Amino acid sequence: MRKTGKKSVRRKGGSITIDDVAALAKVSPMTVSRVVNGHSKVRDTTRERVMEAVRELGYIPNLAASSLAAAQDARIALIYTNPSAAYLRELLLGALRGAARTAAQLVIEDWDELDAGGDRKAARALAKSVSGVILPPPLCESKVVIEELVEAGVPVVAIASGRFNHEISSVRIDDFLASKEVTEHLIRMGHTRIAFIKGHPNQTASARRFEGYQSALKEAGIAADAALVQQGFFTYRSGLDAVEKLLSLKQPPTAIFASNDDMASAAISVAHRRGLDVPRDISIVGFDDTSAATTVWPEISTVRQPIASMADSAIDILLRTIRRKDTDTKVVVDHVVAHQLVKRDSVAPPVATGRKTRG
Amino acid sequence: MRKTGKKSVRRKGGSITIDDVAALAKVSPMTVSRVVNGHSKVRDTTRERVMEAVRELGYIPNLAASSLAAAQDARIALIYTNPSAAYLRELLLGALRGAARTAAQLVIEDWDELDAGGDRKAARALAKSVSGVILPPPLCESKVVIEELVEAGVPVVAIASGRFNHEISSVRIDDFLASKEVTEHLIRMGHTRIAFIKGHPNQTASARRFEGYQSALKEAGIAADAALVQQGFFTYRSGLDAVEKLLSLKQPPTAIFASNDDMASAAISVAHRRGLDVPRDISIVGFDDTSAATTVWPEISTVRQPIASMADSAIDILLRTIRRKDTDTKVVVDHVVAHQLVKRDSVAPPVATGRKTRG
DNA sequence: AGAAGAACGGTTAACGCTAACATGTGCGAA
DNA sequence: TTCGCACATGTTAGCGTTAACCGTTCTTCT
Repeated sequence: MRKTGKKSVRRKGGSITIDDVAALAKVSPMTVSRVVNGHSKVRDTTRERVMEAVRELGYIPNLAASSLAAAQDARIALIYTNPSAAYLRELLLGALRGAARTAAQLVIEDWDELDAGGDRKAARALAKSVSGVILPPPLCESKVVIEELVEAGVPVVAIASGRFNHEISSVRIDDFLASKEVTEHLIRMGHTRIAFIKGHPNQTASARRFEGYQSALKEAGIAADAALVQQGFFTYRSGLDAVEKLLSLKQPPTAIFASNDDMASAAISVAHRRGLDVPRDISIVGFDDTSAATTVWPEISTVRQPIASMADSAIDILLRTIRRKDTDTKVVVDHVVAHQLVKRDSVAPPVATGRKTRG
Repeated sequence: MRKTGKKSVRRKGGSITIDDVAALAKVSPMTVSRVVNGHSKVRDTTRERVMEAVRELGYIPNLAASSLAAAQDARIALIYTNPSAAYLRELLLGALRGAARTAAQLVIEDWDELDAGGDRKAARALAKSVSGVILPPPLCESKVVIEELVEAGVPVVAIASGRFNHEISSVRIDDFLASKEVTEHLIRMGHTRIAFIKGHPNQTASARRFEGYQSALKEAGIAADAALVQQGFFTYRSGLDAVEKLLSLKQPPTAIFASNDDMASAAISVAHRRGLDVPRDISIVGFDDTSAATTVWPEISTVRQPIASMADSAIDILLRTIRRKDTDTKVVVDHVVAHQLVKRDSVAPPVATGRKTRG
């Protein structure tokens, strides 16, 4: 009867607590806790009664309290550099959802402004203050950072890195397969001169995507043409340059597969500038399904990478690792999630005759 | 001596608590708390001693515990629709920072999928479960939502709404002034045929921006030309249409002022498609300084709206309101923050002669 | 010098929840 | 029928921090 006690000094008054629910359902607070958290066995009739009370009162557990009581107030850091807006947005949304779900304390840090060698120092400092770290690209490729964190015994999850590094856990899609599927899609449409714009060489995912492209071509019996492959750096600007080169070829491609959406939208821009219609004269596909893909016109066909739920999963993985602090066996998992081909308006079969058939 | 007590059953072990710091500094935990939170008066020598201990141990307060103890575990909701990536990213970043700083519990909700009338229901439900709400545009213009929340006595802060509504607090920039400054900047450069693309009519900020444009023209003695004003809807697509019309005019503008960056980047796209060089043949400015402004090439001059710190402030305002629950006087504040003109590469003086002087 | 008060810092009891242990209930096997 | 055991629920104590209250000690004024 905390509510009616007379010696209490501080009084909250406002929100509905687990005690209120317990009183209404005529059970102990502990039982309510069990029901709410889906723990242990509770008789169905009891569960129903509690749920009913929860619903009636609009009870929402106090995360601060449960995290405190459960002693699992893990502090998890999400570090980023190069904050591509769309990417970071998804990352934050997912991490936030995960943190809310598990009552983890989320710490967001921007390491863009670090000077040379600063990352090593920052990593060392970070290791002391958090119990887990989420590393999106390109940081998840940084040997230095990973080394420091691993050495300090802090569990790390890499998001969307191209390959599994046995040192740390990772959550990613199968870049190779996704890329292959995109290419196959273009081939099925009838394209044979398919250009590829590579991603930044400092990210392993770039290589995987390129390999997927090559593999699809090979399986379809299409000879690789080195002139159709351009180096890009994931930026719009780099896409512009790459596409200019591609479209200046004596025999230009009928389709361009850019390693990310920013470069794909640069491709659309260049194509338009040259009087080409997308997708009639040239098909364009991107990768990631960031907002860049739907901001431009026509909207870009791309591969959806579920960044938000990947971040969410990352938190789960970290928490699982952190909690089993007794067992000294290091747990490193590789979580590959499903990607999805998103077909929009930037892809069509090639026109058989020469191009430039504007209406 | 909690650490050495023998009756304790649960043991955390891991992290450093306020007690550790207190022990090292030879003061009571309460004093540490005071130092850490900058409360009350603590002798300088004591403060130093505590700070030293904090530094040495790398102590970081447990948010869960302090939020619980401070009984200010306000649950704050951030509701959004139309999640423009760049915008939401900033919003989340700022809100997160604010939440971490104040130990508030942040709840993010997406109301995009709501069916007709669903917002009223959602607002009513929300009012019961949170103690404060942050409303970015366009939701901050929704009479229905605001009405429900205000009626339920939940403090609300509107972010970036165009004008102050005395019902709820708001954090915003001076859209009128910012827009006027942009226009003046163009005029100073020598432009006189300045086109304007309006924003979505359901947002008051759109109107303010238009008024700022008009005001600058008037003060400069430039006659308003209705043909130079086009309706847009903040989307890339709508920008495309508006710019097509503008550039098809017998006497086209030498500068285009779009109400947001997405439409400005559409303007660049159309200009390029027509063989115009930006900024030589036509100057383009945007508004908001979202990532859209720097993704394209050339990068767009625009107005920086500090969304992140606005969201941060919003949390402060809410918390202040929530905490003083005793006084029944409703507190409604209007917080206008400074904007900033960001000059990039999309603006140049007009060429005196006819246009289309491509190199 | 003595009293009044300011400045400082310690004590206690919560905040809302849950792990671990304790107890109670019903059921089948002996 | 009685014991034992599994399952369902209650009890206790404590997670790390801070508000409110209460003693000190150091000033300062008369």
